[in-house]
Amino acid sequence: MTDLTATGRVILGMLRLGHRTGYEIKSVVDVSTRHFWAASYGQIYPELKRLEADGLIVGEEEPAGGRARTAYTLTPAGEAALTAWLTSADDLTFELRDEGLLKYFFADALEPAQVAEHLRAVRERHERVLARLRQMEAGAEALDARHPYLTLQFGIEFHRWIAERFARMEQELTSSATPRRK
Amino acid sequence: MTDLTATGRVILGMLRLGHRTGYEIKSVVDVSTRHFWAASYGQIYPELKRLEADGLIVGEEEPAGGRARTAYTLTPAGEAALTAWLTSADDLTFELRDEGLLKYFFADALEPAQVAEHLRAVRERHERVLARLRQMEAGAEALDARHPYLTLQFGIEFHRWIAERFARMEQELTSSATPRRK
DNA sequence: GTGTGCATGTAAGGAGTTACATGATTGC
DNA sequence: GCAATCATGTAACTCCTTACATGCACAC
Repeated sequence: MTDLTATGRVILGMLRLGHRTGYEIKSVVDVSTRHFWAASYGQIYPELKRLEADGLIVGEEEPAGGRARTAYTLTPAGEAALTAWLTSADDLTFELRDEGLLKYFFADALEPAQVAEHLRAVRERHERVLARLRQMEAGAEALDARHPYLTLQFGIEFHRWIAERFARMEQELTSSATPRRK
Repeated sequence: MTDLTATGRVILGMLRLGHRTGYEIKSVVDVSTRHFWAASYGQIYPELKRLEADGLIVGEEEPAGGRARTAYTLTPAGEAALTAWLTSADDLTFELRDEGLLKYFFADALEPAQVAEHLRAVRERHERVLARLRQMEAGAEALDARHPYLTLQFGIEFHRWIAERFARMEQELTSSATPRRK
């Protein structure tokens, strides 16, 4: 029994929330964990085969009309593997790759007006994410689990904090650096 | 002239802060941008060759004793490429991969006490990052550029916010879910 | 009958990490 | 003399994304 891969974890977790096809798993990921844990078809389908071969999930043929369709369910071994991962004390991956911060780090090469423009762009990026997360609220409340909703609330406050932090930096910069007319 | 790769951007930016070897670039990255933009030798050395072939940087042989050593400097074309990237309006990469949030998302599978334990683990993770960032403050102030220091301040407040947010979640959970003795 | 959504998959390629190999220098 | 640090590089590997291929079903 090999260790659960990154994608394997999301799949087991998603299947615990309900019986699903690969396609549905991807759809749910896209409107829920995508902002902190993405997955693509190129990972999901091969991983479903592997998890089934390891006995952690079972697929059932459920054709919809004439269309082939395989929906998966957790096995007891799969439930156990999920719980083992959820309760393990291993280091938790935290990876951030933020080009906005990287540019800001190098912003000494720019004019104050250009820095202000950049800060505005970063703030707007997070405001756009915020808008998308807010649209997901209804869907998250509909799921019959509390934590997806609580996680979304975290995401909303997280991006709001960032947007406000950049707004403050922008204000401080423009109030001190704007050349006065007159 | 191919587009600047992700690693190429850091390298140009770092060289603008001073004449450096590949080894030094890696050292600086490790104590400055690593928390939002990492780079390894396996990327840096090949990328230095490519940037030199493209005329964006020039390497000078500067042996230290009998030890071979090549330090690089930006060319005017390299400065221009850096500024072009810094001022471009392209979408800014923002990628987050957070196993702590992923586990929390699936925490409906856990007992309240296990959720509390997980929240504690996440909070401690960010407290550890915070401690490391604070140790970098002296070094960042020493650099003769303002923005590396301002970026570090952002990072400190960012991880502090996350740690506090998780502490709050922990408190709310334990105050409502702890079985009362007596 | 046409576009959109459901559904499954693969191939190619890019980006990045880890581990290894090599060797000189410096400080204790 | 030995360990840590400086310094350069490569090979193998993993992970992930993108693009493509295929085909059914349903709504308009």
